[in-house]
Amino acid sequence: MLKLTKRTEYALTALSHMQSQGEGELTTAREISEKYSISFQLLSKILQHLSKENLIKPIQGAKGGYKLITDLTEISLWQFLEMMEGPLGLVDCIITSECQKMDGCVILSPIHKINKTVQNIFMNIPISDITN
Amino acid sequence: MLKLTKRTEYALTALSHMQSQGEGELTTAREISEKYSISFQLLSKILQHLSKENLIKPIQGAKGGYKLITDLTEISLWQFLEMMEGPLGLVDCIITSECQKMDGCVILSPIHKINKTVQNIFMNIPISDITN
DNA sequence: TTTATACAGGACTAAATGAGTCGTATTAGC
DNA sequence: GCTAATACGACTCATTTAGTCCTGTATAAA
Ligand code: SF4
Ligand code: SF4
Repeated sequence: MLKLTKRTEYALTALSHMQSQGEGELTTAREISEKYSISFQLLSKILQHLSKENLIKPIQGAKGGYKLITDLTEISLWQFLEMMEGPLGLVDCIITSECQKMDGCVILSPIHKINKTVQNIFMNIPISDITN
Repeated sequence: MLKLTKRTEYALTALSHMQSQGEGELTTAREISEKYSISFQLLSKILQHLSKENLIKPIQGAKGGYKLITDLTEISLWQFLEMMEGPLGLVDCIITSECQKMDGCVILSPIHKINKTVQNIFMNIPISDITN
């Protein structure tokens, strides 16, 4: 119930790498894929996704690549996880606001409270804590 | 990356119910299954598992059932989750101590730190916070 | 203008995990 | 001996995650 998806791990690895390359530098998917032994095709999709989320900017064509265009201190781990994995929550009713067992559920309220606790912690961790 | 398994939810629901029944009272799987609309067979396995973990004591035969034999204030959410779902960790290398990508991994150390943070929080939440 | 390099993205397959079922055995009260 | 309860292995079904395949588009440079 706690494990990051590989997608998330790879995304963090990629961002970490790009950040270490210095401001405005280009990095290719191939480069990261080879350095960290990540499937090129899979990594490509992840980078495309990070582009859509405006964390990096893609440059097409030969001599192309990706450029980091975000201050990673401004993005919380919670935000990032939701970017990568979709809405988060300890239980379905937090994620979709729906559950047939809702009335009569005896654990709903305490679980929501714990969920909030975790959320608060993750919201206070910038992903730069990971990529630095 | 945060969702509890149904097994865990059902286990918590069952414990909550049993706790509300008062000390030394017997509860049957059927009873809980019907009250909370949980598959009887599935719930049975979960209760059997809780028995093996010595949280409840099974009494066989007619007029049998399960009896809560643990002080739930003494069991942390972390312990409980590991009971129900096995070893927890944000990444594989925390769970199995193994990963081919370990050397050269740039996110390992910061991820371990965050993992520790979450672990500490969960270790300080007794499951009685949920079942009460 | 051709060629090589890089991103874009839909469709698909494979593997792993989670959820739930079936059937049968065992135990014990009445 | 009948009934009501737990015990448990083996199985099926559903969902999610991981990874692949293939074709298309953009652009720098020869
Ligand atoms: S309402 Fe209760 S059973 Fe339904 S998802 Fe929320 S916590 Fe789980
Ligand atoms: S070593 Fe790095 S890549 Fe491997 S599991 Fe740990 S964090 Fe993930």
